[in-house]
Amino acid sequence: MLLKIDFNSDEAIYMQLRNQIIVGIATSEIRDGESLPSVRDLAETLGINMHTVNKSYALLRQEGYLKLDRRRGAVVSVSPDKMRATMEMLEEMKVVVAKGICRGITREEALQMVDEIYRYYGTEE
Amino acid sequence: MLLKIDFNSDEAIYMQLRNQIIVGIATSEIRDGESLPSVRDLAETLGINMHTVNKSYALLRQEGYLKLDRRRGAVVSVSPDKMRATMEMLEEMKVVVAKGICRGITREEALQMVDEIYRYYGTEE
DNA sequence: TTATTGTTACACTTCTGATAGAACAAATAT
DNA sequence: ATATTTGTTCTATCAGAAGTGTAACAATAA
Repeated sequence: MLLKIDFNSDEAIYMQLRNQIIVGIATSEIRDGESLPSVRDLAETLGINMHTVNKSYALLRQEGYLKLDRRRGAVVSVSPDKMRATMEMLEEMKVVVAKGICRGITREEALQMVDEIYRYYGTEE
Repeated sequence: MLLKIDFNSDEAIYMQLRNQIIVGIATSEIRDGESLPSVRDLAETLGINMHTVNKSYALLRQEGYLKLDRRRGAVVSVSPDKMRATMEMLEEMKVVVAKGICRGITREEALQMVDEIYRYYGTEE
């Protein structure tokens, strides 16, 4: 799985990492049960600090995407917690959609966009 | 239009304000050409600082949602810039959808969610 | 034992968010 | 014309987050 940091982005490094890993899980680039690189290895690979990677991992653990052993960054998509996930997704979606509406993006276009993302991520299998 | 600040939120105040105003424009609660309260009035109403409101307004202006006269915070949905808006929306949507997929939200559910938001915001008229 | 793992603690710098007071030019109201 | 209100800008302060760095710890694996 390819992880890449944009140092010119206004988005925090640990957040870029978190988001990319979430996308990786969604696209099955990282399978359930597989392990991520160690915090030190990944930090060196990306040219960032160990604690920054650790922060991403800790956040992903807290959010229920990872479970961490001592010697393995095991990936677990536990806590479906669908009700809460739906509420959170709704809140975020509201703002994204609102911005789109202001810019003239129609419902059909938005729906197609979501559909394409699901297709791109490969919901089948 | 009702604007409300959640002081316990981890989201920045000026960002909460920005998002709510964007939603307000999308839902036509604030019509094109209408004006927002003055930075000082709104600040006092919400119990926050003038500069915080000004930061929201300045950001909305920079992003092309507002145009500001001296004595009127005129609302203008200029710069459709649909191509750029689509790209931005796609990037944000990718993360939101990825999180949803990890939590077991299906394509159908996501599509319905977007559809309901459009319906709720009132795309007609 | 030795090396590597996630984790924690402390320190330091830089940046952002938020508040505050003051002042400015332009526009409105009286 | 005078006084007020507008967005805007400047300087300043404070708290917290982000990022880096060094060091150490307990648990696990080689």
